[in-house]
Amino acid sequence: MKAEDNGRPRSRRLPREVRERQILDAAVEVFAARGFHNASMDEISEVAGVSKPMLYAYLGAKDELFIACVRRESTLLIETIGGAAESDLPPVEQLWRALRVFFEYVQRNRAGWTVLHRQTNSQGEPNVAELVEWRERAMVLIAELLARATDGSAQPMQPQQTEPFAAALAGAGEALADWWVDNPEHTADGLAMRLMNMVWMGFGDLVEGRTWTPAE
Amino acid sequence: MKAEDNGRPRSRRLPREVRERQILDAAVEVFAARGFHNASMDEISEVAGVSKPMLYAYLGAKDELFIACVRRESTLLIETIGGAAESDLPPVEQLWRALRVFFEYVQRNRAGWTVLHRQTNSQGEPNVAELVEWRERAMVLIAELLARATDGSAQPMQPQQTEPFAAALAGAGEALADWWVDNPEHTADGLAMRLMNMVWMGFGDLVEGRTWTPAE
Amino acid sequence: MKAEDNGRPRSRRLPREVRERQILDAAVEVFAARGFHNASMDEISEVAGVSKPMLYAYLGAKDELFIACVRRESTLLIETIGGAAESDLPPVEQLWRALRVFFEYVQRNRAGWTVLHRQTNSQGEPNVAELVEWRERAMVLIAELLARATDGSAQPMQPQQTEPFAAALAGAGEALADWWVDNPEHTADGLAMRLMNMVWMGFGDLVEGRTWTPAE
Amino acid sequence: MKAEDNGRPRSRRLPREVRERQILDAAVEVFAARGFHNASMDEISEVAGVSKPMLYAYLGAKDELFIACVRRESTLLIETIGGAAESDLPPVEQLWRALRVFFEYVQRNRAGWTVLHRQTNSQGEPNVAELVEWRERAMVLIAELLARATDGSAQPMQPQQTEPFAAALAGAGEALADWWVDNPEHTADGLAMRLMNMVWMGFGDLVEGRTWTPAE
DNA sequence: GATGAATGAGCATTCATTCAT
DNA sequence: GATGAATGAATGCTCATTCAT
Repeated sequence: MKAEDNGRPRSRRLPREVRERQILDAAVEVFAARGFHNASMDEISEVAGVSKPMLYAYLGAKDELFIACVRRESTLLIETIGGAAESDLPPVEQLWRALRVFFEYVQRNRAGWTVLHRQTNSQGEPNVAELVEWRERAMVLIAELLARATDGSAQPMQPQQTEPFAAALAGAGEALADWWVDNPEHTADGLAMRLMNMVWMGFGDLVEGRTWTPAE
Repeated sequence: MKAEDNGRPRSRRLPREVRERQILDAAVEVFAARGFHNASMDEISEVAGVSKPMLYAYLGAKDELFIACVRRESTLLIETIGGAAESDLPPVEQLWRALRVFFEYVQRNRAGWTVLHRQTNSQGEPNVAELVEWRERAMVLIAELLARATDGSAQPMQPQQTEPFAAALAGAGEALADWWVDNPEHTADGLAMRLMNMVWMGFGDLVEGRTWTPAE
Repeated sequence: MKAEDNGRPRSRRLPREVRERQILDAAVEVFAARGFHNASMDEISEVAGVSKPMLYAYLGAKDELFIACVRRESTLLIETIGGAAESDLPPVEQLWRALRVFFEYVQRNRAGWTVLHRQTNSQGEPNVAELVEWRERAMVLIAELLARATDGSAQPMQPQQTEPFAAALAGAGEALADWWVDNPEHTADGLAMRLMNMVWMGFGDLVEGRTWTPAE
Repeated sequence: MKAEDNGRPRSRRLPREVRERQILDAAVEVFAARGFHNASMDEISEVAGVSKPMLYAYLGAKDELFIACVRRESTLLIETIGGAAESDLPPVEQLWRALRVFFEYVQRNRAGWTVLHRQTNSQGEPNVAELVEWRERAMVLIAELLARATDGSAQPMQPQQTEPFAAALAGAGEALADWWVDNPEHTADGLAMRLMNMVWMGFGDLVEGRTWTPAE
């Protein structure tokens, strides 16, 4: 209970902004480690070095706190990726950069990513409307990217048609990010490259008319 | 409380076996809808048309009940897929069949799949050791399948090298299954085919030496 | 669950009397081992080799079953002691015989005694009115015995005056019976004798006017 | 739910120490009145004028709360008696003082004594290791006291030999304390004196060689 | 601004007890 | 006569949340 129990000095009377950050950091950490339900406000406040009433004063109820976490992390991720994939580059290049910074982001911010990722496939956690929304927007962007990449090919596609590919791509990316945890010897670049090679090339084949069909 | 509140007649005095099934069905349904923590034993018993003590008598505590659900569903899935992919077929064919029955399974048993899928990426739920184990074994199988498919190609690979691809493939499949919920107009076959075309073809390119590399 | 799990054959269709005895034996055993509250009807029925509905049919609810146990054991004890201490013997002799058969009874029927003894000092267990009553009657008898023993002494006493001595004597007896459990090398006779020597002699001194008084 | 429902003002925001005492007092009262199993945490919290979570926060689960009660009461009793029987007094005197303060303690703290006493002969309640230990130590002390008292007599004894007498003496004391409840007209001094007269004198006779033996 | 102290409300679990066969 | 199957009702415990200082 003494000041420095968790390495963070429990200094008093900090400006609101800083306190809020401290709390969010702690919350992300705990939510990532325990999951939404098993994370207790007690533990969060302890890790944050702040009393519970402060938690509530600054970031509201548990749901709201969780949403704030998700929001912060998703914003960060969006901006990171958005910054990398400038829209005047060719589609391939955009995709490549997006994947690369995605893996870099995950590497740099494992806890944040865990919270984001888990929130995505979970009925039990509070619904972060924006996140769902954003996720869909991201899908649409990827789908459009893929669609635009088919322009001038033998088999041009509408974004609507590329949607399932976008979903699959995103899923593959997330799965790789998960797999990475247990195989840390790989680099962000290496993983992004593998993904490009598998998905992008396959997709390219498809639009060029080289398709696979079952034997019968 | 009337007999048919949930469409299932609340018949009394059934043999143990039947009751157990009823309960598991209800539990899977509720766990899928609410997630482990938000599912209350009360609701499960209500949906099952059985009093709580029966729940405990037949399937034990909440954790155990959940594990029983996961175990039943995973066994079902494993057997379904295992039955489809006979090992004397060529790798491609095996993969194709596995994917197809996977999507069919998901379609037929959405709730069960939800429970399985969520359990996979979740810290908060009870750990089903076997499931983790099984998931790993499945990965290995896929990785081996992919490796075997590279035999005689320009770029033969060891299972160890195909592992990330296996992970990506599985992730893509799961993501597609999820995406399907909101886009039910697609068929199991259609999704399996898309996945094959994207992943398999890309992987084929790779082993044939047609790779993608960044511009710089 | 097979027939002979506890050494008692689970024979069917026994005369009521026998069944009842079986059940009481089991109940006493379990109540003694676990105490009233921790004894579960399930365990009793199992030990008795009888299904629960039979338990209820024969001996009623848990309270009633417990009371039946206490009643049987107390009756047995009373008769045993009563038979030993014929009232035409001199008081000393009566007391001596009573104590001796008491210890013998305890030795022969440890479980029954445990149930009786515990019931005596316990708020939580169902009140067996008769037992309380009987206990009081026993006290009165002892008190009268002691009183009668003072006839013709220097300090004759009324039963009312000897009551506390009776209580103390009974308590000493029970405590010795308890202590016996951990010191089984002693014999019933030995313990009875010790008690006589301590209590009877002291009491004798008292009525003869040889009293102890504090120094100040 | 108004403030004074049980005569104790439900004052809010007391220092931890005070609340803990309040709770222990209530718990002892309820445990004494109902026995361990029939005492519900609800009732204890109500009597204590505190919500259940406080119970748990301050004193832990039901077992632990019970143990805390036993521990507090036994410590008090031990200290009380220990303080009275200074070891440089002659054995008789020590015994006399111990008995006297014992009865005084029981009179002053009936509920506490009930809890202690019941815990002693009960299978169902949580085992308070220390208490068992202490009880044994107390026995040993009494046995030694008795043994020391035989020094220089016709029949000197080893503590081991006086043990059963110690057990009997303790039992007699406890029984008298119980009997007192229904016969409150007696005083602590009176009871202690009676006990001394009965037990001490009888014991004295014994060591002097004046023994009782059965007729036959 | 900051917190120790406090609680309402919900949930898992377990019995004693009784039908329906 | 005998029982497997079933439940109402209680109880221990915990957690998000908020006063009073």
